[in-house]
Amino acid sequence: MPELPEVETIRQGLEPLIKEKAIALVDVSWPRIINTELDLSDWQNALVGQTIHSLLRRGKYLIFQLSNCYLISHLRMEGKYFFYPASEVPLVKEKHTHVRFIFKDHSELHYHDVRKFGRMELIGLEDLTSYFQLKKLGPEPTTESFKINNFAEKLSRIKKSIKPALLDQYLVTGLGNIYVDEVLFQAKIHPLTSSQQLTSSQIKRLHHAIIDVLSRASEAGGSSIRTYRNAYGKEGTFQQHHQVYGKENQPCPICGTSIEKISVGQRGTHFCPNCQIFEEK
DNA sequence: AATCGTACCTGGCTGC
DNA sequence: TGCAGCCAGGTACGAT
Repeated sequence: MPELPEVETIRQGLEPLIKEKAIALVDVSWPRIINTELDLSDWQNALVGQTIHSLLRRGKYLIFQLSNCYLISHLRMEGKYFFYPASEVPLVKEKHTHVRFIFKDHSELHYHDVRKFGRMELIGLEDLTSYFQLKKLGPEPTTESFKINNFAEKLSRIKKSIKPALLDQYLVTGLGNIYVDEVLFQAKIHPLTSSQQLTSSQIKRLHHAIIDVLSRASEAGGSSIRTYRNAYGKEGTFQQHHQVYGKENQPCPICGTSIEKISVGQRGTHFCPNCQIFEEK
């Protein structure tokens, strides 16, 4: 479900709720969520007694920094975390809660995932950098990490069109189906433009739009469409600023042309056929 | 080696 | 109303 702005909003909301909590018990009711070579019971027991020291993020991955290891959690399409103080723990577990972390103070953190696509795994404290290298995760979408020269060089070697290229997390991390459409609209680039054919002016606009859209969306607490809510059950507000995503057959906010929805690599893709054009290189 | 299609799941909505 | 078919903030993996 979430892209970088939603994951960052979850991180910020959740960290103060679970910081320095000691894990007393872990219960997994859908084993496929857990990536491990161990028996499930050994995996659960490995967490018992550890304390959560911080909650970090890299791309769309949440990283629980524990006493002896990291717990890496990816929410994929529908994953959510719900924190319950000791007095508010539900008597009956919700249908789609698949992992429960029970703390020594009797508060609980529940992982909820309707589609069961999310995954979590444990890695050693020394292995964080190599873990993300192995995943071929690109830079964070910030001016400090995301360099236009490196971006342009990688683009010149990619044969697919720009939308699927940006959905890969290799060029830059954090974009998903909503924000790719919003970014391409802001940069005035057609989603089917060949990555190799982008002009230097388009690359410059694209680079700027990626940083701009993702940072503004993070500030707004992410986008709430369908089911996303932050750690307190509140909605983000960035959906109010969507220009094209979910706006098919509505007028383009710039030129009034009807927004089109097409399929690109099996993903719904929204764009303005007048503003987002192919440029000659 | 890169790129594409498909698998993983459930539920909500649309249209017959 | 019932139900088939399509769609949904993502990634991994096997086949070309």
